[in-house]
Amino acid sequence: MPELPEVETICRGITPFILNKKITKIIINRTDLRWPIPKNLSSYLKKSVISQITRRSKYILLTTTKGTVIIHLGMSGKLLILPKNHTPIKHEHVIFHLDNGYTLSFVDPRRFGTILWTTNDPNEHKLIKPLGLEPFASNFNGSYLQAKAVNRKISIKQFLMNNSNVSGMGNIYTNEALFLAKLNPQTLVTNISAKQWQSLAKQIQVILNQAIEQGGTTLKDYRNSENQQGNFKVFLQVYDRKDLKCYKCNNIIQHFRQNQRSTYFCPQCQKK
DNA sequence: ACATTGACCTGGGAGC
DNA sequence: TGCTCCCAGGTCAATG
Repeated sequence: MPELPEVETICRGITPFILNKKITKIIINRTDLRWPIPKNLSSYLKKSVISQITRRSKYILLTTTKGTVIIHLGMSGKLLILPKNHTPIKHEHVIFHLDNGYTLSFVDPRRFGTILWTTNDPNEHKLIKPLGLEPFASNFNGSYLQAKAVNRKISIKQFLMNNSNVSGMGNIYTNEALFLAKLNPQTLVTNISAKQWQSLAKQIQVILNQAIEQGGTTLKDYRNSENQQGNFKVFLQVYDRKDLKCYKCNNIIQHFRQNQRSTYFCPQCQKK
């Protein structure tokens, strides 16, 4: 489900409710997610205070006085701020009780998400360490992308979907960024000019910024920490617009399956 | 080292 | 109504 803008929206949404709050209790209803949730998370973190909430790629990091919680939402994960005595929700796997009367609840029907814990530098964690630059990092630009693509024999779509190249991009915003940069999703990375890399880097930032402003994209499931939908769906240029007219040129948006994922593009605006 | 495929899950919608 | 099939905002491990 959530890509960078959605995860960023969730981070911003939960921060006022959990920053500097003490974790009084953690209830774990099931541990068998993408990676097993540590059973003793509660004993590790009880009475610790959340001192910082940060996003790294699609991960949410909760820095506490006793270690760092690493959260990934997978395809269907939500983090909800709820009153302490709320009625249980289906698929509510982990519930952090806080000393302000709220809970931070992790709800994830498909269980592709996870919650992990480390006392070491989270940037050294095996899931975090391989990640590429954040798109809003000061050294993120066309040259960075081009250097990452040297000698690679893959399409630009596949390249962007790999978070060790750029972190935070998923299927929606990859499709959208390629449209804005006028690049065909099947173009091989070796055939992209420096100027095109530069444009792509710029458009990645543009699309992500716009989506963050709108609180992300809700196709079906995505909800922010207050269980509200994101508003960016109506701004999508190609994603989920199969057989509809391109807003720029009126040609018909095409859809096909590329590396097991849905790809949408305008054959006129994004020629090979 | 890199590219591709399978696997992990639940739920919703289309088609019959 | 109900059954089957296909699809979905992700990504790691195994395989070539």
